[in-house]
Amino acid sequence: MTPPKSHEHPDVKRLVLDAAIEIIAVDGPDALSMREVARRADISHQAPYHHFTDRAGILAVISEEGFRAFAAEFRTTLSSSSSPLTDCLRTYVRFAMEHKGHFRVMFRSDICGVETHEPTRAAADEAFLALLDFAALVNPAAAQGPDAIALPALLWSQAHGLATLLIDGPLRNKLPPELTVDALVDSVAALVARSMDTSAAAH
Amino acid sequence: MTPPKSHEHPDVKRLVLDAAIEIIAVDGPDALSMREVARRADISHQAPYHHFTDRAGILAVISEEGFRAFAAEFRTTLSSSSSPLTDCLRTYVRFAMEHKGHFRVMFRSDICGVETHEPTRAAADEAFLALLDFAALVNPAAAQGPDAIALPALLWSQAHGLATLLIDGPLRNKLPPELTVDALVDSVAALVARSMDTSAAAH
DNA sequence: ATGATTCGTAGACAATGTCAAGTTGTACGG
DNA sequence: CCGTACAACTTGACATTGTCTACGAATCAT
Repeated sequence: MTPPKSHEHPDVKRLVLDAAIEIIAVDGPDALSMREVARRADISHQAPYHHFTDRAGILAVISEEGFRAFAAEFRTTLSSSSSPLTDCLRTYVRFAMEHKGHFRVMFRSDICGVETHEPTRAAADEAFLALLDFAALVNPAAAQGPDAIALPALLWSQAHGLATLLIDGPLRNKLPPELTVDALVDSVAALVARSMDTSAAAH
Repeated sequence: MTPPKSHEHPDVKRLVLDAAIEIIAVDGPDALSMREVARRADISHQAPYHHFTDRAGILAVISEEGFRAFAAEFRTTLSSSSSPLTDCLRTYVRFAMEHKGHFRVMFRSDICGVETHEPTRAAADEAFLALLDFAALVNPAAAQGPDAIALPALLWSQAHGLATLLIDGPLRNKLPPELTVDALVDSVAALVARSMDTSAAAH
């Protein structure tokens, strides 16, 4: 699938994507420039238009790619962990930090084309389903009670808030230097875990 | 302070800011254009430069303004509510939705100038202090234990994640139509409240 | 009155997104 | 083997953007 031609191919599409992802990871999505991307990929300023419809098209594909990778990583953790709550929180935050270029685009429906670009929407839904499974695993009782939506929303926003505040928000500077990100995530996870125990008992 | 001249003043600075805020609220920060702002304020394309250093300067001031307004609203809720957890979560999310133009800039240190623009940093710190007070009020015991940082981080990221996922993320579309945002926030707050009770009891 | 300062305008420039038109090379049907 | 078709890519052009410089007009201190 990757090289449709038998001929040796430099895979320009991949080069363009990688250049774009790095620009976004370093300077944010606003700094993404078609021409700069083309320059880094060492192609003409119009070559990217042969692989993507326009600037938004690149962002849509990055978003799609991000959601797929995220869903995969998340499911792996989900199915192999003995303490899913902590590990999934960690996975979420770590994914955000290690794939900053993807993450900074994925959850910005104003630019990522999740409304318009069908594959992106599909990938986002895939990730959402993984999240629902996560919630069901963490607290099977609440998952089908009146909190059927509130619980995933809680877990999701907890993880997401932590990730965004650490990446682009002011949280990182507020942390005492001896406290690692993982340690913070673990502490938060521990606090959340208690609420799950209680609400499980309540049902 | 507002009109330093005795002469009748159209207050161009304010016009520019409001135009910018609306653009951001509708189309996101990427869509902010100096010239479009000037056009809407019905001034020349260079007039904004007399009130702001450059494009980033406008964003920095919007961010500052947002943090100040946020801190004020948050403190009001904090000091007048009988159930701070629910009400503060609500305030956070409602602020984000009602001041989308500000909120979309405030927590993006890559563009909001919180590192470089001193007043913005000060305003952000002000908001952070309000948040610490909130955490201390919600759970006085944990606030000085080993969770001194984890607890505010949890509350903050919970509120922040909810707000961002609702505003720019895919959460809003996932909600069943009969579930209002306030109802969701209340459910989440209720779940969080239990964890606070437990951890308070544990100490 | 005069000079300085503030607020505003107009013009120019490089850089950007994107459209339109070429150019090259590979694939394939006859 | 030739020609046609098509894909990948380049080049050129155009409107629009951010921002620099230079200029006009009003306000103020002296």
